[in-house]
Amino acid sequence: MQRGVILQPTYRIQRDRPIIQLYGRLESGRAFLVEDDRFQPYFFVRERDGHHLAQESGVTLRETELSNLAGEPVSRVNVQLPGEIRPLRIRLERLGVPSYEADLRFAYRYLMDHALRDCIGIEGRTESEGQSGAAQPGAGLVRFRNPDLVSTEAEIELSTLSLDLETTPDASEIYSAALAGCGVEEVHLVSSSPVPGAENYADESALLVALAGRIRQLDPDLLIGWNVVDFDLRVLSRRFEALNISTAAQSLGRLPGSIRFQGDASFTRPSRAEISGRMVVDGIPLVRDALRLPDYRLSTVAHAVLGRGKLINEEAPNAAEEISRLYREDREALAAYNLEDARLVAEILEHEGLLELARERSRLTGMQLDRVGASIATFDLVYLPDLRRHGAVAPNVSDSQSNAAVSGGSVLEPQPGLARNVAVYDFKSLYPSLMRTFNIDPLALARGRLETAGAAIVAPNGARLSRQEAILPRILERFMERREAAKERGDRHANQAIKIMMNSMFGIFAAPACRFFSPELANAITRFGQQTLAWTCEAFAERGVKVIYGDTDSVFVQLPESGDEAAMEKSAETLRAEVAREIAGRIHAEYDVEAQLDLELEKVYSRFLLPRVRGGQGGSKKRYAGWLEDAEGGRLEIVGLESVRRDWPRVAQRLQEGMLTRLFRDEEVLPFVRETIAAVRSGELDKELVYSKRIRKGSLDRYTESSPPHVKAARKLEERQGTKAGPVVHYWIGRSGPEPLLPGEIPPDEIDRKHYVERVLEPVADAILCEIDSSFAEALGEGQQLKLI
DNA sequence: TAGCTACGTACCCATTG
DNA sequence: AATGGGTACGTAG
Repeated sequence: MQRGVILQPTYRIQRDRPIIQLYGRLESGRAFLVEDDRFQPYFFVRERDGHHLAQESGVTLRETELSNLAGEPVSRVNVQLPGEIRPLRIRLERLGVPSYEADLRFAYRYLMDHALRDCIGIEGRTESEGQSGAAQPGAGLVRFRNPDLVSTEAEIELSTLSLDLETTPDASEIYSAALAGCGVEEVHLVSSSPVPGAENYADESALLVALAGRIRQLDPDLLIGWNVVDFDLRVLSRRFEALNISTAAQSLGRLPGSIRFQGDASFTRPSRAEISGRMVVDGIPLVRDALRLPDYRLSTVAHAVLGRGKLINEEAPNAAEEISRLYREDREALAAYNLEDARLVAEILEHEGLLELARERSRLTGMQLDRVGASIATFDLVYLPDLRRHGAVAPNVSDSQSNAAVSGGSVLEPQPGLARNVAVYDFKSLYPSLMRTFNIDPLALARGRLETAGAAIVAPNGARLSRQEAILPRILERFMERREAAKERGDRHANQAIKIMMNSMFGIFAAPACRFFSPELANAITRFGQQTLAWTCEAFAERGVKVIYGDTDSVFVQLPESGDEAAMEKSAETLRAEVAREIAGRIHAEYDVEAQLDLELEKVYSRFLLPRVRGGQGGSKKRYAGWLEDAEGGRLEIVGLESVRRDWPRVAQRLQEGMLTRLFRDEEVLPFVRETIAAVRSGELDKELVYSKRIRKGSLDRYTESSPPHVKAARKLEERQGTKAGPVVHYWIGRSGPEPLLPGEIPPDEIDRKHYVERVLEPVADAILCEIDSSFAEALGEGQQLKLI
């Protein structure tokens, strides 16, 4: 038996039969393709609805032992081709007849029914494709026909190739392509005269054919890049067509064929590229998920992560033009630049372990690498096999819009002002913990409906959950055990992957696109959460401890201010244990279940600020700052305030961090405010006056209701430059309104400095100064007069 | 083809005096 | 000029 990891589950049709295809990499290092033509597409209808399908040709009905969630028996409907299911489903829908599991991808159906995840053991005859196998390690596809497959575990390394193209400014023509990975670093470039450091080609066609051939030869499992799907591969695909390059020659995959794209380049969903046998993984979404940065251009991310940037003058007003200039004047430099970009992507992902994290997520659920972010589809993979073992089948995704509202976590009313010794307690993975504790699960809800209120667990929203039958609690328990094991062996990717998986589980119940969409279930979770938070507050209050804030799964409490640090930590920990015990006891008394909650003392702020809402007296939720003592003299932490927002100019961060640091260190604050005002007025801080804001609607003409400043700036930019403004607009406020700014450019002199003093410095400063009985006006030097009046 | 809700702030824009 | 509702964005969890 050979072991391998599945990279791409898909299928093809041959002679009116579907053939499952599983591409992947074997332990031996060779790439494989499993083909299986024995699997028949199917779905379910209720037994009593079977007669609706009596007239259909090519459809066979078979009785089963299974039932839907309501307990009605279902029949299995077998068809010839996967594509036949959708029309049948729609026809039945029109008759008001429900069908079940009739909207699953065929290849995923296969994986689920065979209990396969990422690694498989393959037993069967092989045939090799391609003759280069001996000379090229890894080359040549090992093909299995109808083998026996079992789920297994194996450590198999995947090879990665980073691709980057350089083109004319309008991307109508390709100058060069860089490849980094699979043991090579090379640049392929169109040039009649030789260019050092690059392979040269007489024309673009020759370049493209050679590039495709080289990718096939290097045979990577993963093709990565920066915006690689929507830029590099789309450009490549367009040029292949325009230059009439044959399908065989343009093929980048393990079997001949052109690149296929899924989803348009819209803003609502990520697009994917399909290349047979490989995964195309874009670096941008991976980094966006993991790191908070001002923007996600390659140069920005490279600087932040690797401390180095692109090999091009980034201050250049138009980088695209710069590339053309290099192509005309300095091809050696262009080649170096091109290669460096490909390298940067690979190094960024490596440095942050992002491909490892994606692999871990894939390993955990069986979801293919380029879709690990698709929570809803991932949930199906994890849940449906267990549901089947419980004798039940799942509904289709329903297009009926339930208008039942889903509530969220509760946010406690903040007690605004300054404080010392503030302890933060929080429930680790609160929602998954509640799901475990109270059997919050689609099957338990369906079964609970059939039980009496006395038998079931009744949630605060009235949802009745069966005590006998539930699937998710067991799944979550396994995840939590695996997570503990991962933590113990120091596997941060596995730890993170499991956390992400568990945390997505509430969201899907509140998502209409999920087949288990259920406001009742979602509200059971959140209402239990609200109750738990309220009970926690009560438990602290009973012990005479003041709760000053809390959000969803956390409470901030005021510890006694006396005593040394060690004694304080100890009493905080004692408090934690007492409160945790009380909550568990209360849950047991009320529901007769064992609480699976984990209350943790997360941190203690030695100094703490809860600001007020602007222009009011009440506390501002989801915004606070605190000081954490550490060996290096302490550290400022800011949550929700302007400093951590990417749409405020950097000067706001400078002022806010500077003021808070001084405040918490018992240093003078006002002089620093005055210095900052002076520096803004003198022009010293001009570089920090730039706003950055996203055009979230995708296109400027969709802003019809109003024209916010960033939209005005973007419109000016398009007018002047004729180019489309990027997704993030950088702008500053001038005397005649918002002015667009290109990256690297310094705002010219008509800056509206008054705007920055009054609209940026003042609100930031006043939020802090009002807590020390001062004000921005006082900082400006006008305080004395005010006091006299 | 697509995880979720709660929240604060700035600004726009129409309405009011 | 003040105000109040609505839009837009980015954030906490």
